Amino acid sequence: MSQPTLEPEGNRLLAMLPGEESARLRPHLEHVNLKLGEVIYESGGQQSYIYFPTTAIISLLYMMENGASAEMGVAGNEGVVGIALFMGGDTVPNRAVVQSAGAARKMKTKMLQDEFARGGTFQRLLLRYTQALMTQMSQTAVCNRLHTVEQQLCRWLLLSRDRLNSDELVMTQELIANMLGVRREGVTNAAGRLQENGLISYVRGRITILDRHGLEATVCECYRVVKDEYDRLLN
Amino acid sequence: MSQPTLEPEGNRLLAMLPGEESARLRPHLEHVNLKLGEVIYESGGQQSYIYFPTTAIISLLYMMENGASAEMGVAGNEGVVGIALFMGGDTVPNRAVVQSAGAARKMKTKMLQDEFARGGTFQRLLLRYTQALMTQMSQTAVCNRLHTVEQQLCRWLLLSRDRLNSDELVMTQELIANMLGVRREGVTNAAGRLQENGLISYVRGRITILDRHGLEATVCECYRVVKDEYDRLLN
DNA sequence: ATTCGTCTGTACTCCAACGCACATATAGGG
DNA sequence: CCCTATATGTGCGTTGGAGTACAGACGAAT
Repeated sequence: MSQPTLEPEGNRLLAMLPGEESARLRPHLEHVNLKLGEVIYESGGQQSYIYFPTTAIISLLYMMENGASAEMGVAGNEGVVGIALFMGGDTVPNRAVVQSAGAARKMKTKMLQDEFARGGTFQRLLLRYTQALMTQMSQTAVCNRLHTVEQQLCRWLLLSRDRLNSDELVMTQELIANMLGVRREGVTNAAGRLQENGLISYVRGRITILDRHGLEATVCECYRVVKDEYDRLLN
Repeated sequence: MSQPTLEPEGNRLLAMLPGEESARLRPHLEHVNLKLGEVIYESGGQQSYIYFPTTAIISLLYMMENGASAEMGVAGNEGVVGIALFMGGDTVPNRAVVQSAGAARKMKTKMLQDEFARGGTFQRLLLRYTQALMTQMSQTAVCNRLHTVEQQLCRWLLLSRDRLNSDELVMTQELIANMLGVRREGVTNAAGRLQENGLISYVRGRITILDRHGLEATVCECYRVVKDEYDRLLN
């Protein structure tokens, strides 16, 4: 387990801020540890903080009326959770859940909005990040429509891997199934095939990525599209 | 066929602008007629205009490498096409296609960006619209994962209906299938059932909505979530 | 070491949607 | 009025995933 980064710069958006803006924001960034499964935002709820993950990973989920769920996007140290707060809507009809325990910085909504309204680099970065997130969401829609559970599992593993410092994910198949909006048995099957092929190994809630290139060869194009767009927009 | 609105105010975003901003933008809005099937933006391509539909409807599609396609969102007179131009990314990995022929206003990218940077009502409206569109995209992802073709067809018909002045849609089952990312036969079956139940009628590329309430009773919750979010954010 | 809770594996049936093949129906031009 | 292109209807077999049920496997705590 790598040591959690305690500096705001553990978040790549914050790290890209120029000196002046960074100096202004830094005193308002509070450190927070997020536990696996913790719900940061509830659908439609009031949000008093925006979160900049450093080592944590946050899933954006939609909860169906019948209790089923599906992930629409994921955010790690490359991004921010609470987009609605600067987009002007205050809330979104999503739930934000900690998918991988770790640290984040949080900032009061008011401070965020004031700084956003200044229209500087901070605003520019947040908007570019939002566009990247939109690509992820829309590609999730495409992937849900057209690809197999196995391909989607690969996409999910790679997206998670890119947001961690480690090849080891703490995550049961049951939880992955909830994220992907499929049956747990479907994940068991797909994961079993990936393990047979030597791409991953797992035991009781602990998945290890053994062959990243192999995963990239198995995944659908959706992963690449999203990754390229993040690389393009967030530099 | 209703007469196309020729004033910029045929677009609801433009209509919400206060006098000063409206007066500044109005001279830079050019009228344009869009034909069915016309491609406004190509994936990753340069975009010299942003479009404000008045009577046209535009689909945002992702094109797979193998030629399959799926719709990730739709925009009509409530919105704008070309979000990337003010979000800072310049392009998106999507194609924008005219789903229903009609009119739009277009504005040069430079003018758009200058006005956006002023940070007034225009910026506020565009950002709120973007958030609504994100809800549509993410709900499309959920719907693709969890709901039947028939439910999705209802959602698609209602979203289209809400962006038209008419209960009659000019649209073949083949094209709807491309939008939804399903087989043409699947649309034939679903549409056949809806027709049996008296909700719609159609002949050769001409669909008439007979019972809007019936459609709303058949559709999944996704439609309502999206519609409520648009209503909430764009007033 | 035993126990118990949790996680994973497997074996069914069922069904929606797919892929393919082809039949039928309609509009519009010659 | 007929012909042809286009749009829609239908009937297969196949399949991926859903739903259900239960068996095994692991790990932490007593």
